[in-house]
Amino acid sequence: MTRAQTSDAERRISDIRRFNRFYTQKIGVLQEGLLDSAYSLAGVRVLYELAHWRDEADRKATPSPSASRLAARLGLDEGYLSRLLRGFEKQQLIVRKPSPDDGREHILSLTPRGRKAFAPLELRSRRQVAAMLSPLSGLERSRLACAMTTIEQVLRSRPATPEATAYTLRSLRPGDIGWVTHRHGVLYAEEYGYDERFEALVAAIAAHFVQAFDIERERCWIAELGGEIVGCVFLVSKSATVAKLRLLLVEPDARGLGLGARLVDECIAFARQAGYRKMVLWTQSELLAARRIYEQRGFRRVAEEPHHSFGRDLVAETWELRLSRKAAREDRVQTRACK
Amino acid sequence: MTRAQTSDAERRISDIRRFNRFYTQKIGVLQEGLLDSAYSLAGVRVLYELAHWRDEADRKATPSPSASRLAARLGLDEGYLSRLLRGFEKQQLIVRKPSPDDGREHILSLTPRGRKAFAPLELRSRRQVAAMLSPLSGLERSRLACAMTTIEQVLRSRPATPEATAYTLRSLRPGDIGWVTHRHGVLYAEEYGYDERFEALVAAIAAHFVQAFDIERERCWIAELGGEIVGCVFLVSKSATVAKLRLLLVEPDARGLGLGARLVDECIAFARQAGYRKMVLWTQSELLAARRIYEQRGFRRVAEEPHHSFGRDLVAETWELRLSRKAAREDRVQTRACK
DNA sequence: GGCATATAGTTGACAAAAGCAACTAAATTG
DNA sequence: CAATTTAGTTGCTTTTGTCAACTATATGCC
Repeated sequence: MTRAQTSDAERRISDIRRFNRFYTQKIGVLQEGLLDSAYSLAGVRVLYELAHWRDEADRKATPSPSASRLAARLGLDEGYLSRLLRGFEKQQLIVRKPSPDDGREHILSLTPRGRKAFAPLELRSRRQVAAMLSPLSGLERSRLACAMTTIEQVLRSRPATPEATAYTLRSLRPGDIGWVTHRHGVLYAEEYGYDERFEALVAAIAAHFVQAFDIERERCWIAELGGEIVGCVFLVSKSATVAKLRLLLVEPDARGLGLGARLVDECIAFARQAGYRKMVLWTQSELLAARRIYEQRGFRRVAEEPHHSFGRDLVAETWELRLSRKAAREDRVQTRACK
Repeated sequence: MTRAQTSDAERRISDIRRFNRFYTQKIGVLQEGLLDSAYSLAGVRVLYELAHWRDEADRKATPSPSASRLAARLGLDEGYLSRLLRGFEKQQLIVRKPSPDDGREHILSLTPRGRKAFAPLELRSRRQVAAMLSPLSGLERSRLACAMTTIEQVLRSRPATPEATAYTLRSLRPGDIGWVTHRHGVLYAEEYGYDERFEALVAAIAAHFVQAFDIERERCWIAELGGEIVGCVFLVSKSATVAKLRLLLVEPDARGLGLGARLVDECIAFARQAGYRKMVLWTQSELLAARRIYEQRGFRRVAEEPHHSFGRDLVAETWELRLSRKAAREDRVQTRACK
């Protein structure tokens, strides 16, 4: 396990380095086009930064452009930059005015003349990107744009740790039924070799949930993390006193955060509040991770039955949890003891 | 329309340029770490290329490393590179041996000593990437890796035009039912404001397709383009003589390729071959693009009925197509005339 | 075969870019 | 208010990159 993870991480690092190498070249080609302008590459980058200083994700947090901030952002030597800026100032492409807050600092901005001088470069750069896009189909373009946005999002959010593990739960939206079905289909096929009949069963269950929805006594939770769905669970009414937990799923990438347990806990809490006296669920013996969660919550296995479904020989299990006041107290104690 | 498209393309170009700027900085930071080695950045890049020359997607197509190929790939001046290489040769980090095919060319390779000298740099670079990844969650890492792969795939496939518009049709696989449901749910919500009850209906239809599948008389087609699903259609048996077309969908990014028409044509051909005498379908009046396809194939609208479903006021339409021999010939003529 | 032209690679001269360290002036810390 | 930090400048140096001229082999074409 540890070994597999290591080599997995290693492979991922290699992939990223390969991408960096690839994209370095790509950027190099795109920048070549700017090379026969009157300005050096560093000069163009400086003008670019000044022209686009505020095009960031968090405009407000971005302070005004000063020489040192520019140097830091572009990774340029301050001395070198100082000279570049003086050159631009002489050509009247930029102005430096003393910062009101800090006497050492000078705020940089393009003059109208600077803007005008930069415009053709800007145009050329846009043309180059357009040329790069031109052989691509609409689908490829949108895949590209989407992938770039993802990378930027992921790498920009520096203090990722807090929200990286902070999932949110929400109720159903259009697209979710399909997502739940799709991911069940894909993951159970990959991990356990179930065929498409399993996915069809999931689709039927999910469809029925919406079509026969009882808002007072039924509910589903969709877990999101970083804007993506990473888990779900459904609670449906089986009879006046019995609730059924269905379609519990946690994405592999989001496992280990206690999300599965949290989803089951939500179900139990809702079932209690809705007045059910018992909760049941149907699962397969080989789904060990899920089973552990059910055990910890006080579910008991009350039946098991071999069957052949979804192209596999399986052992189905029925688990149940009593929700009476007394049992509730017991459960809570047990839950605490486990944690 | 044209205007909207233009500004849309413009926005996409801006996004890509912003990403380039962002990633240039990112790469710059990663490369800084290599700077205090005994070699210049260009030198490190040369060693890197030689060490990883064959790590490409298409190993076989990649010719052996020569000075000019290296220069082209790294965007270095040949003269400059020549000197760098001579330096490395003096340090016995690389060897040059005459190419057997071309007397002008020399094939470059790292010596064991060169490999050894490069190893710590390699390690440092890997560490840096690992550090970049470390604050990320598992989900974020896999999103990142996936996005990078996408970008590389899309931008590497230079001769994109042939296969970019060459979709392939295939039959059902695990995950497809969910995809079909998901995309119906999302697209109809976005484009027509249908709520999740529509998606549930789709899920039920798709589930039923699998669960009551008649291999002789029913079928579905999943269209893929560039490794992604971009459309689907289902043909099911309504009675011994009547087939029903269901769940026709084409992704927005893949529209305009005639995919919708192709999918419907596949259905018609299969229905004929399976011996149906009539084909019917149920649609909504506002789905104009689909309607056009049905009309062109000779479908006739035989009924319409206002109803309130999926949170909208709609007009349902029933269309049908006779599949008798005679009609078949007529259809074919009509189809040709339309194209 | 043989001439014209293209390509792989090298070299020298030169210019531009980048880095370093010492410096001034304003701000911040304690 | 002295000590330290930070923003920015300047002189000097090294490194990096460019250009054009050059050799040697290869290729295309009559």
